[in-house]
Amino acid sequence: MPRDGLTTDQIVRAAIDLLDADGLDGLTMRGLGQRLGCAATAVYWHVENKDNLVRLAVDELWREVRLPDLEANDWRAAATEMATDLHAMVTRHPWLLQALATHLVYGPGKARHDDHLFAVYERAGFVGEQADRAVGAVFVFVLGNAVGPAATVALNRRLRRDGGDAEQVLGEAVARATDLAASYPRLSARLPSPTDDVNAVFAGTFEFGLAALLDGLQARLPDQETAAS
Amino acid sequence: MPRDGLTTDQIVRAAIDLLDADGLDGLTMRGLGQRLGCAATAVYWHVENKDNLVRLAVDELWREVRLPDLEANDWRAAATEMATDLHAMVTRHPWLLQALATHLVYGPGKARHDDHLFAVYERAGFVGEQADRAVGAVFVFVLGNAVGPAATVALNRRLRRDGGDAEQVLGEAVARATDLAASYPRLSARLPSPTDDVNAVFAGTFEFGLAALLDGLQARLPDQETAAS
DNA sequence: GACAGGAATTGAACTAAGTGCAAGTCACCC
DNA sequence: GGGTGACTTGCACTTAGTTCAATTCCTGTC
Repeated sequence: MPRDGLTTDQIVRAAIDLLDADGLDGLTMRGLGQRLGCAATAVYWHVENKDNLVRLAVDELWREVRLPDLEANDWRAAATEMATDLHAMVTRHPWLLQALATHLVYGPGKARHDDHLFAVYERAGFVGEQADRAVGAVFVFVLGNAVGPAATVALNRRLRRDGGDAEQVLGEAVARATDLAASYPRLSARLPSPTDDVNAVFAGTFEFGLAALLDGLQARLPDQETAAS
Repeated sequence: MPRDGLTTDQIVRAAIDLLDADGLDGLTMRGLGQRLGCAATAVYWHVENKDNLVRLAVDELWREVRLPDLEANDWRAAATEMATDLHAMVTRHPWLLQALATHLVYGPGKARHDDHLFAVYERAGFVGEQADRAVGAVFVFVLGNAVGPAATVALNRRLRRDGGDAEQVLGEAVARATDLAASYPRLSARLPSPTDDVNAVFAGTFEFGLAALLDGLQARLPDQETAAS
């Protein structure tokens, strides 16, 4: 049992690793202790409880996200970059979606990110409530895109825990879907073959939707002519 | 203990009530039994396990959603109606977001709904992959909008469970946010007053974002060569 | 160099929750 | 009225968050 060296930072980083692998329920204090080479309860000296640990982990994620240079780009490029970076982050850490849906989290990391978001959209010409709504719309769109990845993580966790062959389980799911889609020709035409990556269905949705959403927002700018360049 | 009358349907309905009140973690088999006036384990005769119960509950929700008449409306009105109805449903049952993020769910209810969605977007002129992406983009946007309501439910659950004054907890959260926003003028200007409804921040975001997104999608219709490229 | 005191860690134990199991209970049919 | 099968129950096992008293380690002080 290595004595010293257990820091809050280490704990948060290990927690993020476990969360990435198995989602919000996959993080257990005992598992965390095992990974850190200490007793599960040792963590409680550094962190109040699991909820707060998750809060810390969430805020750590926000810190990871790059903020684009506001001077160098037009708002559209900056907004796209921020949304894309955020999407990459949430895809890598889909438990963030679960965390935001179950914890009231507002830490310094998110404040920093939010401020930059508002800067981009205000520079575009959005003012007041409209800026709030534009920022909010893009934000929830990005978050919604994490539902698929989160489900994939949850599925993998189930497979790892209950044993069971991934191929077989997925095959059965596809078979069930095929069965369900039988009465709907539009769905039958879209069924993924069992060899496909399940996530392939979602590929491209984000880029396509983001571009469309930003187009629509841009068209709603109070002063369109000056913003177009 | 009333003997007969325990049906799967009753169980699912009671489960939905509990889920609405307290979210995914708020549904416990013991609590469900108590509500139904039977032992917790009685449920297991009708339902394989909690996971499957959630699956049944999810599919029941899909069945609730109305499907607009395709003949009567143009695609834009139909798409708006479907998204709005879906939004209303997810807002009423925010645990659906959690369920979709942790369970692979594809039941008859969702198949029915998806088919209608594709019908609307194909009628608009979207074809193939583009239809998939348009449908997917709107869908994840609607889901993302449920994060706020889900967090609110989780907060209320915490308050109810741990005791504690809602006013006070919210007041502290606002105070913390104010503190965090101190270094960011854009955020300070947007702080909700403690008397505001927290959800008021999100009000309007959905309608605004949906209209913008549909505008953007419409501009991407294959037969529309009007938009600058 | 011994030691006091605080920092950090540990194992045992309590609680809540999902669930398997074997025994019990009821309704209905011969 | 007794058997059969559908349904229900209490008990107990397991996992997980958390508390707590006890223990160990480090550090500064005499």
